[in-house]
Amino acid sequence: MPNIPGRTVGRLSLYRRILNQLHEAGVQFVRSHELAQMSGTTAAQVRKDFMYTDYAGSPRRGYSVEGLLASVSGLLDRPEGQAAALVGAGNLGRAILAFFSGRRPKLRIAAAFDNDPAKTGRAIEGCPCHPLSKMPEVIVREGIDVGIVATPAEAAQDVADRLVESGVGGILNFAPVSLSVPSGVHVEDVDMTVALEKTAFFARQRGK
Amino acid sequence: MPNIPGRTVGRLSLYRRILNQLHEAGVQFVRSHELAQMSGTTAAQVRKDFMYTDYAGSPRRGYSVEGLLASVSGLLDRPEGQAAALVGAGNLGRAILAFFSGRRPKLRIAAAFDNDPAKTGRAIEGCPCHPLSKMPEVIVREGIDVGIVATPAEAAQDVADRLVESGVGGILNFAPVSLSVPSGVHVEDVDMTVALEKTAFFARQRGK
DNA sequence: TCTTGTGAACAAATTCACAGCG
DNA sequence: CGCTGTGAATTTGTTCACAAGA
Repeated sequence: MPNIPGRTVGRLSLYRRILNQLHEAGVQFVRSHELAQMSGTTAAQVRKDFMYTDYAGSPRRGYSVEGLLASVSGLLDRPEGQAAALVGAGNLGRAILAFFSGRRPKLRIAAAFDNDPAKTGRAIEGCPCHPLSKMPEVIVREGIDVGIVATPAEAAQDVADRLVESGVGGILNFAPVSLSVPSGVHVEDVDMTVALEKTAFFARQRGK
Repeated sequence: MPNIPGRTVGRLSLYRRILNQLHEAGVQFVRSHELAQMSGTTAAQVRKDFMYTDYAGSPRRGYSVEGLLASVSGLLDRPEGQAAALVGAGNLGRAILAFFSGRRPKLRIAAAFDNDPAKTGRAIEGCPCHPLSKMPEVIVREGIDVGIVATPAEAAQDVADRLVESGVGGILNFAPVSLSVPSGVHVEDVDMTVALEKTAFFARQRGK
């Protein structure tokens, strides 16, 4: 499948979550407008997004939940699975570990890293925590290709550099800085400060 | 200033962070291409974004850091300040409280809510935590107009409904569900699962 | 009939390119 | 000159609208 836009990948991930819920609830078929409503988008958008999939719905009945789920997962998951590493086991890092622990079978956080000796050498939220110096070794050994940066802003660029050197292909960045990485490495920013300020800004636009 | 697009508001928040750092470092002037580089965008984009501001840079020297900062802040902040409430004092909620505590003078988290009696009646990360039943009262009293949802997915819609009923104008949603709210209320989603799956997807597109 | 799949129309966002100014 | 401010061009993303199928 050639060059799926980032927005579409995001929505596919969202649809998959919903399809999983429907599947667990025993639902067999679903229409584009239903998915649209559940995911906060439009029916046309849903159908366009599924064009990146090889899966075809059937007129009148809609999409088979099971079939679509398999098809979307085929697109999103690497069949052999993927592993991620979290760097920074502070408040936020631990929350992230807890949030993801055991959720996605095909995408697990296989290691955590921190410089504080009190945190290393044991498991945090079920995930083994190593000192940063072990990063290259562990990343290669575990076949990790995604890094999650949850360090203070000052440390983030350095950590990103090391992740990239160790061979990671994508970084999920929670630190409030824009990372610079070689082209070919994907950076996805989750900027909570920006998100909060945006919310606050639009919260007071009401009625104006 | 009429209808600033969400993307632009996000970038303005980003520029402000950078301007603050420059200001603290004693830098007086900055060019659009420098800001572009520091924020991961383009010079033309930076200049377009500043058109929503009344501030004018000067040819040859660029923008005065102090002047721009004041102008951007005038756009993003409500002069009297704004207050937010966090709902859900679990792992993630506490990390959010710690992350924001005392950062923005014009935007503070004034209250937290949780249903667990072990968490209420005291301060968490310096923020007073109340039972959910107190929500309407506290929100009105504190003049809160932004809600932050950090509850499990199952509780999120109910919490959102109550926040809206209590008069909140914007919700920052960390729960992995799409909230439905009356039009006029702004919802900003921070979906960590989607973000991680996007990162993983693009991490393995390298060289392909 | 009610739905999908999709080209065409439209809208939004970004980038280009250049006039104007110190 | 080297910069900003901005209309125009372009690209990207979304929505419309309708043929085709069960």
